[in-house]
Order: sequence, then structure tokens, then C-alpha cells
Amino acid sequence: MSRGQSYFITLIRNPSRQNNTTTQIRTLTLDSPSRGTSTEPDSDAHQGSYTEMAKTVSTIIRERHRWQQTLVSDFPSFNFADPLFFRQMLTLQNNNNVMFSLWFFRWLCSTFDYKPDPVSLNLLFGALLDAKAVKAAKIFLDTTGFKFSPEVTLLERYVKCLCEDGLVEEGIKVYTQLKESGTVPSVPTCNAVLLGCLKVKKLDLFWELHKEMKETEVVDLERIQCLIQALCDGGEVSEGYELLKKVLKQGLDPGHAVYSRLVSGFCKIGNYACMSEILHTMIAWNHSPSIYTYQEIIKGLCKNQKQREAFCVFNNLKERGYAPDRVVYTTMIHGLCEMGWFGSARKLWFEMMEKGMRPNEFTYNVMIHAHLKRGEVVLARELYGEMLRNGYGETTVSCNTMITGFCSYGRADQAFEVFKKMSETGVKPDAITYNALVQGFCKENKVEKGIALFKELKALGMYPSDRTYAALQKMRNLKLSDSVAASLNEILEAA
DNA sequence: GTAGGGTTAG
Repeated sequence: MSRGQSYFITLIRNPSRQNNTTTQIRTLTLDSPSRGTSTEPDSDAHQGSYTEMAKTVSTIIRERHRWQQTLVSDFPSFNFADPLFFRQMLTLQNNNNVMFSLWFFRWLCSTFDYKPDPVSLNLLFGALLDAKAVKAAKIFLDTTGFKFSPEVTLLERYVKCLCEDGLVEEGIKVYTQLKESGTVPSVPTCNAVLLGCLKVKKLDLFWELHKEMKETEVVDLERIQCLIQALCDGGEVSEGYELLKKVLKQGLDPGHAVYSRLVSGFCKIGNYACMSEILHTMIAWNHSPSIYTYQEIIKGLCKNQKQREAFCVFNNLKERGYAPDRVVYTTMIHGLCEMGWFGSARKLWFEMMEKGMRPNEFTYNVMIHAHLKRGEVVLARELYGEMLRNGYGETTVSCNTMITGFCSYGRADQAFEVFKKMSETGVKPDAITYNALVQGFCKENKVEKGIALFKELKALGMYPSDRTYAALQKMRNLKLSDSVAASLNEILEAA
């Protein structure tokens, strides 16, 4: 880690060197490639022959397994370590595969007395970023970074790439180091960092970083999008809506996704008036709500026990020519099952298939769960088999569905059979599995089994739920053998 | 913005 940080230290300690690098890069990019850098007297001659040579070398790297040996034996007198040649290789490889350049670079470093110059290092680093080879760029920096100071604009692009590629933690680290070195990161860089925080659900960090950014920057539309998303994610939907209103008043349109987020946010908290307002606003701004927006509405309504309204929205959608996809069907089928409208749910199941959409593991689980809840064990098993035949394997969730279903219907032994099969097939049980089984056995007064599974649950470092404790508590009223009563007491007193 | 959606209970 200290290695990774040291190039920033160089950057802070040697600002003049940094400037030199920048100047060199400017020179290089401003000059046309055929003329090379103005500082090299006979670069014209070199450049011409280097272009051909670079092509040859590239072909050898691409096609030969042991290209290193081939290069040395075919061109014994050629100076591969000439910085100008390396740059020529980079120019050529950029349209091709930057990884070849990286391999060549590593070979140069390990084989020759090659001292990579800052310009080449910056170029290679930039090429890696262009190719979105973020992980390779990180390794490149970690291994060579202490020898050169990457150009600040490159580091900003690096931050952006890291955040967009999911390496958000690293992105934030580099961003912080950049700032500590006195750089004021650009607005797009800051936005990328903020979006990164949202991606990894670090809302506290989002607001902390945002607070620091506020002093120095003009607020742009992209920032507004970040902010509204952050507010929605944090449950402050109304604040998000206020921000939207403010932007709209300025005649700016924050884009489809922002409305969509607010709609689902309001739907989630059951504020359907605001939800509807935003739906109208977005339509007025020429953003027809997408099927995804409607999916969020249906989901929100179902979660708030308004499946009836959700079903209206769903049917209305179809009438208006929208084509609900498998996810929307699954959500709706689940909602209908939850309120006991199993007939309608089944109808949708077949309708979905008629439209050519195959149920997936999610759809199957919803239906299997519904069957088990109705005590239709045979049908549930049939569907489970069908699911496996269709390539949706046994998972923790699918096993849990069966286990919880069996347990809720007084069939803890059958649930236990599924549980045993899980360990045979290598499907990992989780807290849901164990909690369901403990409760299932308690329900049937099979205290010893319940206690055994409870101990297993604890031994695996999982957490018993309140309901599990309640189920065990109830067992105290039973007539138990001394040893069972003792271990039950032990468990409950430790809670 | 190219995902989302499912499983513990009453």
C-alpha cells in the first residue's frame, strides 16, 4: 500500500517535475505522430523505420507463443529499449490491444536496462485507461508508480474509471489523495466519485464528500441527478422532489432516470399523490414512463398491501399497449398470490408462457411458495422438478422456499429431508433455513430436533430470529426430559 | 439506468 501512495508523495514533493511531464506530453500530442518530438534531431529517420519495426514486433507478440525469444534471436542488434520505439509501439497498439504494449513494456523492464521515461509511462497509463483496462492500470501504477508521477488529468480519469468499474473504494482513495496533493478535481471526476458512493451504497460517505465539494464547484445537472438519487436512496424522497422542482423551475430537465427514481421512492413510502404528480410531470417533459417505472409502481403497491391497485395498473398497462416482461409478470403473480388471488396468478402464469416468456427461478419460486402455502405439496414438488429440468438449479433460496413451505404446513420432517439433500448437493443453508427448521420442529413439539438445529445455527455464527426464540420459549410449557429441559433453559437464558 | 423480481410469518 505504501508503494501505491508513494507516487503521490513524489507528486507533492516535486511539483516542477510534474510540470515537465505535462509539457512533454503536450509536445508529443501536439506534434503529428509522423514528425515525432521536436527535441529529437533525427527522429524523422527513426520514426519511419520504427513504424515498420513496430508492426513486425506487434505481429510477433500477437502470433508467437514465445515472442520474447523470437525478438531477441531475430533482431539481435536492435535496441528495443529506445523510448521512441516504445512510443511507436504504443501508437500502433492503441487501436489494437493495449495489453500487448503492457507485456512488451514489462519485458523491456525485466530484460534490458530499460529506464522508462515519464512520457512513455504516462502514455501507457493513458492507453490502459482508454481501453478501460482498469485493473491492469491499477497494477501498472502499483508496480511502476513510484518511479513516475502520473499526469493529474490521467489520475482524474483513473478515478473515474475505478468508480465506474466498481472499484469504488480504490477510486475514492485516489480521489482523496489527489485532493490532499492540492489538486482540485474536475466536476465530472467529483460526480463519478459521488456516483461510485451510491453504487456501493455508502450514503454517509456520499454526503461527507459532497459537503467538501460544495464550496468550490458550480452545481451541474449531473450533480443534481446524483443528489436526487442519494436523497431517494436515503429515504428523503420529499427533499429529492423539492430539488427536482427547483431544477424544473430553471427550465432544466434532469432526465428520465431521475423521475423514475422519485416515482419509485414515493411509491415505496406510499405517497401516491406525489407519485402521480411526477408521472404527469415526466410525461409533460416528453419522458414516457418506461415499463421499468411501472414495474417500480407495481412493486411498491404490492409491498404496501395494495395488490388490487397494482393489478389495475398492470391491466391498464397492457390495454395501453405496454408489454410487461418476465419481471413484471413475476412481481404481479407474487402480489396476487400474496392476497390469495391464486386463480388470477395462475392465469397470468399461463398468459406469460403464451407470450413466449419462460418462467425463471424467480417465477418458479413464487409459484412453488404459493402452492406450498395452499398445502398443495404434490403440485409444488412437480413444479420444483420442472424448474430443475428447465435448468434452474437448486439454490439456497429455492431450497428455503421448499423448507419454509413444508414447515408452515406441519411437515418439518419433509423439510428436513430437503435440508439433508442440501448438504449432499453442496447448497449452503443460511439463517433462513435454520430459523425455519427450528420453528418448524417446535411447531410439532419436536423439541430435541429443534434444539439440535438451533445449536448448529449458532455454531455456524448465524443469528436466531425473534420468532425462533419465541418458538423455543413456547416449548417450556411442555413436559420435557431433564436433559432436554436443561439445554432449552441454557439456550433461552443465554439469549 | 439495462437492472429489476422471489424465500423466514400471520
